[in-house]
Amino acid sequence: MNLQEITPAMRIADVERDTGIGKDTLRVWERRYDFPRPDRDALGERVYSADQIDRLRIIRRLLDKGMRPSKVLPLDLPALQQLLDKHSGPLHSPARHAICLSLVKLLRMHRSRELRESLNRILVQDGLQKFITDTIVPINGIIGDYWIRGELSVPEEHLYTEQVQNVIRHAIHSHAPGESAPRILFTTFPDEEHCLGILMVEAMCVAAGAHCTSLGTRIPLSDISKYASDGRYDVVALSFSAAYPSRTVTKDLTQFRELLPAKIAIWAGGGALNQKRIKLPNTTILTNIEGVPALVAHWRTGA
Amino acid sequence: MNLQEITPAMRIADVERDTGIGKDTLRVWERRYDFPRPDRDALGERVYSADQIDRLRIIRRLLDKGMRPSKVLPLDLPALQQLLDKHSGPLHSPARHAICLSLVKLLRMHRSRELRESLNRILVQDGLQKFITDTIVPINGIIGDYWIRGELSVPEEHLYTEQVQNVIRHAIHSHAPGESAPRILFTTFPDEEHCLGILMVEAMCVAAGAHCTSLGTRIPLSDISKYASDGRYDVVALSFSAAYPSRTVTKDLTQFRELLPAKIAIWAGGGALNQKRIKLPNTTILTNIEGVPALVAHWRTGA
DNA sequence: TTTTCATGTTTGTCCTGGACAAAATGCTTT
DNA sequence: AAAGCATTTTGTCCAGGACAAACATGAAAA
Repeated sequence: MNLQEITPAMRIADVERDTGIGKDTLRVWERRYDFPRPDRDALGERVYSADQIDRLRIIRRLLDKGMRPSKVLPLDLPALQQLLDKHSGPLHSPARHAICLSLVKLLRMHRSRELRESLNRILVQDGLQKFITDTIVPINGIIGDYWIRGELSVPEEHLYTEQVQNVIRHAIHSHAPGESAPRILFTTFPDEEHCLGILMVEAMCVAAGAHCTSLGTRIPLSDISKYASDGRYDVVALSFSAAYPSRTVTKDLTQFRELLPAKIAIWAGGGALNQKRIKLPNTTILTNIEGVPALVAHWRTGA
Repeated sequence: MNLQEITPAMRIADVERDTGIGKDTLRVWERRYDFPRPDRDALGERVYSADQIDRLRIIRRLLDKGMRPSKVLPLDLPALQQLLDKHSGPLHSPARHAICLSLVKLLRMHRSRELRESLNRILVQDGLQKFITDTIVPINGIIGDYWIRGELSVPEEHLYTEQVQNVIRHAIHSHAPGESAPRILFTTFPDEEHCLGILMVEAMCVAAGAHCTSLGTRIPLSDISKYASDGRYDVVALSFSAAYPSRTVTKDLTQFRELLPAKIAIWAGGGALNQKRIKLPNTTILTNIEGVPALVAHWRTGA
């Protein structure tokens, strides 16, 4: 039995599910940039190779970081890797980096309990805010790098997400329920399914003593607006991961700003907004999560 | 400001996200059955009305229950409602039904803590297995009915799922870790994102004293097989909700059976399998969740 | 220097109408 | 009942065209 036999044929729908790139986009890329150029089966239908999927995954990552399709689609695998390395960059102190790497190692050995205990130890030592900004954020980056390189399996990635969620959720619930202003509602738009981003912001706000409520992910705009009005919230906080369809993010936010009562503020952040310049009334775009405590403080003095 | 202005235009991609029906399918239904026949905007692109979405949601539900498109697509809203009522049927004792309705009422008032406490009370009183089969299963059905009728918002539905998960997960962890055979691995295929189904089965197996591990949802077949082999599991348990693409479920299972070592059993269940007749070696199709304890017992005597 | 505006280019999504295999159904025979 | 065969139903894929919104670029204004 050779490898080709046990590897199932990747049809265009499978590629869409795995990479998040739509069928129409895949076809039009093939027409315009000559990549990906899949084999065809007996019926003339596209069959993608594992190599092409790998390349597409990296391309997706680079597009999320703001590169343009015409620049990255013609590149081969080594060139893509190189470009990715240049864009990840050295972000944090070497000591922190070492701690993060040891946590990743635990993860790769499937030691879920030890991973959670280690995270908890750091949490207790650093406090919630520092834990998020100095530990979780860099680990997320490292996990992302491993993921792109195919050195992490899907179950391992799930295990990581789940343990981090456990730790942060527990920390949020252990806090004395903040009843002081502002009242903040946390959620994401229907096309955003990543919950870690908004959970981290919620943790930062809880630590800052705000009254926080989470609606969960993938909530229709009308439902968000209704809850925010009915619950007399001061702020709606939204997260847009790098994977959010970046073409529509400005339009979506503008539409929501019109729907939501003008006196309720919007705080929006996440990778999809990083290189956008959005100006809307009573709306703050957060460029990095470290700015959250200052934002809460500013709200208290300003409003 | 009238209603049409505040209701955002539903484009075909939005309908796909909301109903789970693919763009191609929507277009071909329009061609063949003359429904849905959306308006067109200035560019000639489809704009679906809220009524059409409602109808499509019910149609999706009926298809999941095994009806055929040619039979249900031509029906109008009242006829669809009627058909749905006929198919939900009276399932449980009136007393149980009353308890379930009171829980739904709590949910609709957003009393999440009381909801969780009520569930926990029933859990303690009935024990884990009876709690799942007599309370959670019927409530799921009722929630589904409310959902279809548009009487439950997305956040309310999320709230329900989250609280039930909390209660079941906690119950699973409180059990003394079962070290007795069989060793069972719980997960779902990449196209299945619903986690409640497999979680309920896991709870039943934990209560039956088996050694249980969960991989989470949306796991590639190759990863499942690798884990099951490496961890020397006896059984892989899979859940296929009614929303699983039913065209492919037989093919997917067959493919997985070939990938997984023959001596590892497969237990599969869920709505998508209800009217299938699948015969595969060392593979059991569960028609209802009540059969799980017997299945575990049977495994112990038989193997 | 930074910001605003006008221009041309890039890019994802939608369109039509055709094709086909796999699944479901109905009918006949063990 | 169960199994085999023919027919209909049905979802997904294809090609190639179209277009607006997002983006880049460079000139003019603050």
